[in-house]
Amino acid sequence: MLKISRKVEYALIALRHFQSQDRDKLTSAKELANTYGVPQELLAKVLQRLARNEIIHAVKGPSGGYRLSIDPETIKMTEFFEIMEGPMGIMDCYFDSGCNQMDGCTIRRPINRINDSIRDMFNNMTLAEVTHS
Amino acid sequence: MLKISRKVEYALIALRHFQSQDRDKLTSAKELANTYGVPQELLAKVLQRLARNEIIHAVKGPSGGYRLSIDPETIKMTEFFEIMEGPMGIMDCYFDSGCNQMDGCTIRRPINRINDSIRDMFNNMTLAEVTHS
DNA sequence: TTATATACGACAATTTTTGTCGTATTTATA
DNA sequence: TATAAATACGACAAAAATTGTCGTATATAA
Repeated sequence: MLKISRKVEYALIALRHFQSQDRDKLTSAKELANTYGVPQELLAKVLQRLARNEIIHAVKGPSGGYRLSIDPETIKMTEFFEIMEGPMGIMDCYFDSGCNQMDGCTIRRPINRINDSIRDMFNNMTLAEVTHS
Repeated sequence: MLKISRKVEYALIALRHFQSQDRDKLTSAKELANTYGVPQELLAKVLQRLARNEIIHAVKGPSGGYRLSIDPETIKMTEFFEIMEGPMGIMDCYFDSGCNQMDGCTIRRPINRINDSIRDMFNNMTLAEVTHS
């Protein structure tokens, strides 16, 4: 439990890379994949997702690539995780309501207590805090 | 990500049940499974694991069953999670060292930052805090 | 002695995660 | 203007993890 996915892993690798170099320099998915030895197609998807959500900026065409488009200080880890993996809840019932045991469920409150603690924690942590050197 | 497993879910259901009734009363796996509509075999395994780790006490034979064997105040959530699911790390490299990228891995420290925060949080949370009414 | 309970390993089914492929679109540059 | 290199993205395949089931052994109350 509480495992991080490859998506998040690859995203952190990429973001750290961007942070470690000149902000304006573009790096392609291929380049990143080769440098860090991760599957290119999957990394590409991760980058596309980051771009769609305007964490990084994409430039098409030859000599294109990606670069940071925001200051990582401004992104909460909660947002980051939810961009990468969708709603962050320790159980789906935290968001969904398609549980057939709604009434009679005795662990709703325990679950929510844990959930809220985790969310609080990540609401008070920025991407910059995590990825800085 | 950060999902809780059925094992943990079922364990919480059971523990909450035990907390809500007379400490000495025994409840069988079958009874619990029927009451809460969860698969009996799986719940049984969860109970066996809790018993092996002396969170609950098992009594064999007809009219046997389980009851709490410790005060939930004394169990940290970290311990509880690790009893149910093994080592709690956001990535396996937090514990294992079988990663082929040990050197050159740039996200070791980010990962560890997140990990430590999560562990801190659950080290400061007892089972009682979670399961109380 | 029998019925009912825990104990537990092996296996099966299901779901989720991870990875791949094909195709379209954009654009720098030869 | 043709080409090559890059992003964009959906559909599918493979692999891994989770969830659930079954069979069998052991203990014990009645």
